[in-house]
Amino acid sequence: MALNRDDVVDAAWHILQSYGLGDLSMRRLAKELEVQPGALYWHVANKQELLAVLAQRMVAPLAADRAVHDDAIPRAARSAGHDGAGPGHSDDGRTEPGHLDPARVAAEFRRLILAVRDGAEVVGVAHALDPLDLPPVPLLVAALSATGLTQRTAENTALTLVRFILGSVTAQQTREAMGLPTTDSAPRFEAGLCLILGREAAPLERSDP
Amino acid sequence: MALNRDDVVDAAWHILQSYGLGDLSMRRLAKELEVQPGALYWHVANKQELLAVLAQRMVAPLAADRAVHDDAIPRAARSAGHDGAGPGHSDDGRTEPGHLDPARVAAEFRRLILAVRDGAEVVGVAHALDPLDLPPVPLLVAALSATGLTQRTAENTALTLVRFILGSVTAQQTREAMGLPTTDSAPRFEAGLCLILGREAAPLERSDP
DNA sequence: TCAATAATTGAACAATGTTCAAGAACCCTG
DNA sequence: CAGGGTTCTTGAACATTGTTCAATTATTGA
Repeated sequence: MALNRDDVVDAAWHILQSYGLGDLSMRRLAKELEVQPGALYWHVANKQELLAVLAQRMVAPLAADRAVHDDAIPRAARSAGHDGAGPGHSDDGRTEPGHLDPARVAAEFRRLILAVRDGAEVVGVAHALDPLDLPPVPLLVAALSATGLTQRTAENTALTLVRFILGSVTAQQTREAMGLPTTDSAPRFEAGLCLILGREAAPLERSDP
Repeated sequence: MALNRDDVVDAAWHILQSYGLGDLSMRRLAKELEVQPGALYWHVANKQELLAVLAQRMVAPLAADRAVHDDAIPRAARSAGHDGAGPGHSDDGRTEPGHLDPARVAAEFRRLILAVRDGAEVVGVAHALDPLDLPPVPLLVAALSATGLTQRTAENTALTLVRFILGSVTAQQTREAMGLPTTDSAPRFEAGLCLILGREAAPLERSDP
């Protein structure tokens, strides 16, 4: 039963998920598959390509064509609106499909890359190679455009969001990889989100003079 | 004339500056200094520490105690105010010393790490280890606090800024390291800056319905 | 001058990504 | 069932990397 490309990617995914990027070597991967290292290069051009595929898999749930119709985003992140202040929602309580809340998309993006060790680093490279097309950017642009922003402004906001999140999670995962404690990461993320999206900060964040 | 710790750091700085992180190996460094690789470990614990020192050197011009009194920030980035909308500036046209414009500090931070190859990656690790104390965070917090923000809000804003910039420059330098073209990076940076600081976007960024 | 300290050598170790001729396994056709 | 062609795997090698360490040299202070 010959080795398959998906087998290689799956095994790599498993190693990344469980042991981190530092342990994801071609030799370790080969051992996991009970195969010699050279065999991997029949199915994969090089390690860079392998990492690119892993990045794709990580953000796949937020691909523009999936997310609207699937349950990719937990708790139905569609045009939720923190406390009724969501822009452009109809009056009958139901929201038309296709409207996604940028804040929820961002939160889900963070959750996805935070769940995989060194996920931010891996996705970061993929994002650099194709900033506008890699999920969740198209989805964010759509969601932001729907609120009345210019295409260009929507793009800038989406990129700002994604880069903030990547920077933020990279910092956190770097600490985790060194065994250092991580505190405050969640509220600090929320705060940054609100800043970029121009919303009021959560209660805990309000200034109290 | 025995080798000095500063010699090692200087040579490492030179290699990083000119050839990037990929070429900064201990052996390459030793060759540059006409020395055997093992000799380096008398002056430096390991490569990680060396990179930490390089990160410090990169952001040193924005240390809180330097920047206010020195000319670390070109064009006197002190409480400039894009078009007179700067908060908390006096009426006589002169601005009291110690007031720094967060936007200018951010721009200078970007300039500094952009000027060194893979600078964002190197500084990123240092930032992860000590988020609140590594320049330019203390300087940003001071500048933002002076505009009336809570300590906590100032911190959150500063961290959001720094992580956005690190994410942004990392993406750009990753592209550069691969020989890919970089377009739009400057205006996109400006846009993100305005978003986070809650300012009006530059003219080119305004929506025009 | 001699001993103590500081610094460097040279070799080695255990990894890494990647390549490539040679061989084995598979599958389709005659 | 035989045989040839494609698909895949092996095993060994190459050029790197960070790091360690006993032995050796250079420098300094008394």
